[in-house]
Amino acid sequence: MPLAASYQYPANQAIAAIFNEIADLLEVEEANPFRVRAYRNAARMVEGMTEGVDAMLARGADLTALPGVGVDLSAKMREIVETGSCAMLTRVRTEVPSYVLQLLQLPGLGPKRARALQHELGITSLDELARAAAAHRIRELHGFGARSELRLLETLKARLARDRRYGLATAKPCADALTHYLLASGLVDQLVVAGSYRRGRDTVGDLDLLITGRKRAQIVEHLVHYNEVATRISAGPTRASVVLKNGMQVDLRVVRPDAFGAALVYSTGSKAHNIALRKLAQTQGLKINEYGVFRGKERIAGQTEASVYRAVGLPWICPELREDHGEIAAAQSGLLPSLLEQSDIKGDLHVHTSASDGTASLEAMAAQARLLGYQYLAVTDHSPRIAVTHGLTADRLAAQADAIDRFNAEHKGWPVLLKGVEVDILEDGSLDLPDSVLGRLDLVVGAIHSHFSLPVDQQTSRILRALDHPHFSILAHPLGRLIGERNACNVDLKRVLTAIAQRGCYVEANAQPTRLDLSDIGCRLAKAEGVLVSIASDAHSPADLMNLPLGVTQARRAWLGQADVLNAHALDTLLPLLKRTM
DNA sequence: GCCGTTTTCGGCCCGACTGTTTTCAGTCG
Repeated sequence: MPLAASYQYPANQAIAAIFNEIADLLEVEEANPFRVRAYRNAARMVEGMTEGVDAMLARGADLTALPGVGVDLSAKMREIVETGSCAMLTRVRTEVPSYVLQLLQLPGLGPKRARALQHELGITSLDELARAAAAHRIRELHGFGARSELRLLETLKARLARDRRYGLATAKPCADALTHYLLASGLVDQLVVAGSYRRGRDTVGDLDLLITGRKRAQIVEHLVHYNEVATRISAGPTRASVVLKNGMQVDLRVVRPDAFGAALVYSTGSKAHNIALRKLAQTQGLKINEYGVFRGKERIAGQTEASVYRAVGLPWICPELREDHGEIAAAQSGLLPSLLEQSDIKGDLHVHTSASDGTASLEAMAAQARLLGYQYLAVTDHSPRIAVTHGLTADRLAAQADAIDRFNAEHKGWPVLLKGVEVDILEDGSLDLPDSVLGRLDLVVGAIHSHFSLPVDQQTSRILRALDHPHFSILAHPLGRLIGERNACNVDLKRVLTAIAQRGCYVEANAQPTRLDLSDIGCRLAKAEGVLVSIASDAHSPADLMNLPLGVTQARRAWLGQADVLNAHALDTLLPLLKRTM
């Protein structure tokens, strides 16, 4: 299941999907490539927006003000919002059969060759393609040969999909193991996992490795022989692509040390950021590629990333910001944000103990928080409704609160334990514990754990009603998504955040690797609405507390600074913030 | 299809690898 970045804006998702399909179809028709690109650019831009296009239209906004959107595309966007479809798409669909799009999904098949297969051999399905390949009919086509035919067969057999993305929980162990393998070869001087992994995106499509080392061909060879490699896609003297046994693609590039910075900019992306950077260079009579910055034939920068940015008059831009979301303009005018650092985090406001579904005692969790240098740790075990978590009844919660008071009294100099709960928001928006019980706590974290597929109006009012409870503090994992498993629930996040701001409440950026909820886009919206974000590990064990930096990364991608984050506050300023204003 | 302190027309980021080809088109990142 591909995860669109716009998961919380169904209208934007629909527009992006339609624009991307139109682009695919136009490409098969051999339309002007720049026209194709216009559709793809607009699709990508729409996915990264922090507002639904439907909401923009409702407030009368001018869509042509959006970058890459002119009169034509704005009209199509409006059409898609109003009708759910687009006449242009319907038209090109009749001109290009749907199975050609299926062919396009196969690695190695682009518009030209997909079209040839359809036209010359009358291929109308992947099954027919497999049969034609087995009968050696493909190799007879102009532009194809025995090798292309064999590769198509292998691809079909492996059912390789091209647009899969993986959560960081999958990608990180994979990247760590591969890094270890390559470093152990002794051939590698420098190694960076670049790409969306380095930019800290919540999901990554592949791993982009950038390496320096003297024996370049040997390094490529070493990767190809990694025992987790399932398929070799390509391998030249300086770069290679392979697919691992778990399906993840790895692209490796080996460069000379004096070009490392330029190559790192290139490999880190994003593509949109690189294009914007290269356009800026052009206006200054310069050219940027992965080998450096050039004025004519003269190379004027490239050893470090900073030298590349400096050559076009910019300060270094940190990877999390490189999404062409205004960072280049900000850098030009000296307005790059001062981003949140992990060291700004003063505590964690969402953790579990063995009293509910955690694995460790209060003491063990506190000890780990102490090692991390935290000032405070909020204990937020589950409420009774979710039976599998052994949630706390009112009586057990009161007993835990007493235990926390005793712990704090006996552990001076340790992180202060805050009395909290993760209370279930029931289907009708009421809470799973009475207000009288919640009133004794330092904070109340509320979350939905069931009925994820309510219609958007119902889901939104459910959460708004929960926020009306007088002791509600923080809305945890607001969208309920599990990366690769469960889509975000359909909720009007902007309305929810507006309500949160009015009530003096907060929203959580849950740092569990499978959740990352809110992720970057949601955090940007929270900042725009003036809502402080609680970056929380939702730890169920001491080790889980160390997941919090994943949330910090999402916050940085959203341009958040120390002032935007609830748990970047010291204990003495945090406590007053947790008192509801209304 | 978008865009504009050269421009409302004529540009649009840049290069590696593959396979089939005798000099390069197609695909990909």
